[in-house]
Amino acid sequence: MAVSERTSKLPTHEVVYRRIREMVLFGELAPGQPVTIQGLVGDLGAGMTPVREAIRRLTAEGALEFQGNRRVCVPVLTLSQLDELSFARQSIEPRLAHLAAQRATPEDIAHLEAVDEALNRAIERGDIRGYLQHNHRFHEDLYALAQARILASLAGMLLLRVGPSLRVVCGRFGTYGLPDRHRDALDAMRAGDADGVARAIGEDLQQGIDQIRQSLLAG
Amino acid sequence: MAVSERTSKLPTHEVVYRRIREMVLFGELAPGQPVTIQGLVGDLGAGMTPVREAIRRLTAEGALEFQGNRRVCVPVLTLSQLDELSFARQSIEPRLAHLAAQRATPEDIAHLEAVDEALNRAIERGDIRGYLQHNHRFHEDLYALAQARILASLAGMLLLRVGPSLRVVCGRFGTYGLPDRHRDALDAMRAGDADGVARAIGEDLQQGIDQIRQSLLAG
DNA sequence: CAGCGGAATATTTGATCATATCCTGCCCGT
DNA sequence: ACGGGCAGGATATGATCAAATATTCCGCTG
Repeated sequence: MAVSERTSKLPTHEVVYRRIREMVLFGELAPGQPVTIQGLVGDLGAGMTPVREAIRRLTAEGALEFQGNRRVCVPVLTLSQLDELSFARQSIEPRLAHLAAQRATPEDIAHLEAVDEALNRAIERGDIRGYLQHNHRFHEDLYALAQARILASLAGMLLLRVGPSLRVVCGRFGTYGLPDRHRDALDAMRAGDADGVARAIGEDLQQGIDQIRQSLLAG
Repeated sequence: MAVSERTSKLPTHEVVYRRIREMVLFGELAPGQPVTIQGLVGDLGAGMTPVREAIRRLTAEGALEFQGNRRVCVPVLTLSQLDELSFARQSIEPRLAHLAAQRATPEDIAHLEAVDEALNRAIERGDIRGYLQHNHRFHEDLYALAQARILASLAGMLLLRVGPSLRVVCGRFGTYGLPDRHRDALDAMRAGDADGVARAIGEDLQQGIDQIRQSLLAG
């Protein structure tokens, strides 16, 4: 009941936004795939106005891209864009991790460990979607601890831009060799070593970016 | 005629978006001021849908902010948010300046010098709006040279968040003591010293941030 | 009797939809 | 290959519904 209360309270455009965001993040929409308003209206059973607003919002965040002639699609990353994203993420996210480490309570750490365990189980299961979900969740919850809304929103946007490509990588190579410096980050966090947390997160990101780079170079 | 052609070709929501963006950037909308859809519909003479879309977009970019109960206003910066912005800008914009310096042709530099001169004239004139316009133009055009769309869009968003407060500072202290490391940046650019350009831009940003910080502390 | 608090109402504003209009790209005929 | 029509989809409007705030009015208390 609580759920339906929440969904009934959330405006449609917000629900639609989250749904499309997930579609982008978890590969229901692949890079390069065109996105039509009417298609989404049909699939999601919503009116045009909320769908339009959600698309505008996602376009502003870089999750979708105008294709010139008022057509919209999921962006395809180029190598140089991947470099931009690598730089931006390395600039922002370790800082967020550092701030988060300074504020984390033992309960926060325990929660993150639970998420990371679920993530590992998904990897063992070969469950790509589960991996992606828990991975995003881990970073999102970690960054939320930093209490830095602006930086966190930047991180969210960067994630949205990387998401589809990460999904493609997983589809290609499975869940083998995926980045997982989370253990290191959690250990450092328990030890109160904020710099160590930042470093671990930086390495985690780098692994993901490198996987995508290899995938781009190969394909 | 070229202008009206362009405006007639641009979709209404795009026109509205740019207009509101300017209103935010140049202080027609002050921090804290509520923004109503119907008010804008009246002021801009557009329909609700384009206005709605523009507001969503600007909200996603951080230029506007949800006020909880589905109301929207221009965000008021706190000191800690200013720190976040300072960090983010110092991370992103010097890099953009560095990339731009590497690609700039003599014509590009001449163009930037022209913008900077116009900026200086505006300062001497005490023309706040002119100063802001040319300052934004300078940074925008500089970053465009970097050919790094993602980083440039991040810089644009950060600018949108700082804009209103910068405007308030100008209104309070006039155009005296405003940041201007542009000359240093241009000199370094002519000398092919990309690191120097990055440094100058970093100092330029810092001056602006410091002005805002003092303004916040004072009042 | 004046002032206060709170409930009911009025008004303003936001959300959504159905519909009309306009572009764009494609296809076909020449 | 070129140009005009056709179809699909995007844009934009105004009406309608719902929610939140502001206002008013009444009864209560000091």
